[in-house]
Amino acid sequence: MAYWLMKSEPSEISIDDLASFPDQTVGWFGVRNYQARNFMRDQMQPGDGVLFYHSSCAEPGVAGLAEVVGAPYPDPTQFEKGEKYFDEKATPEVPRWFQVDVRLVKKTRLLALSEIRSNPDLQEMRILAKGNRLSITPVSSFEWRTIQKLINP
DNA sequence: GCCAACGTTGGC
DNA sequence: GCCAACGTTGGC
Repeated sequence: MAYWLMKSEPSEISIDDLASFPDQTVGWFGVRNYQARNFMRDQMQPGDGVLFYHSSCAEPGVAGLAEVVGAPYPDPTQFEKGEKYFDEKATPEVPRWFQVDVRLVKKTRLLALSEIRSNPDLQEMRILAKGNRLSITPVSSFEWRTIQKLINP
């Protein structure tokens, strides 16, 4: 059982969008960074905990809890010619990009980035590291438990 | 809109 | 394999 923080721009997919999807599940398409891809392809397991994080918005922070469901599979958007996420070097036989499905567990209060930054127990989070841009980062079980206490009434 | 930081690309 | 140029991320 591992834990992850996954960034999504709410202008693309917000926590409320996720809540409205069938099975409250979304395929995590569009990742085009090898390190983030490797986390999904090689390390994620069904049942892993996910912090759903809103980035590039007015109030960045953790907006809800989710979980990994199912096994990784090729990101279909890499084959969509002319579309944003098309990759001409990817083929169905040799796909380059992978995704997992992520299901909402519950929407929470917003745990703002500023609150994460000011919490002594969360200083080691990758999200706070200078220059960090990875859209998927591991979260320690201690950090996960700390955050549960902060967001659960 | 700014800009620091980082990843990728491509010429050599 | 090096590295300059370029594009992207994401908080502010």
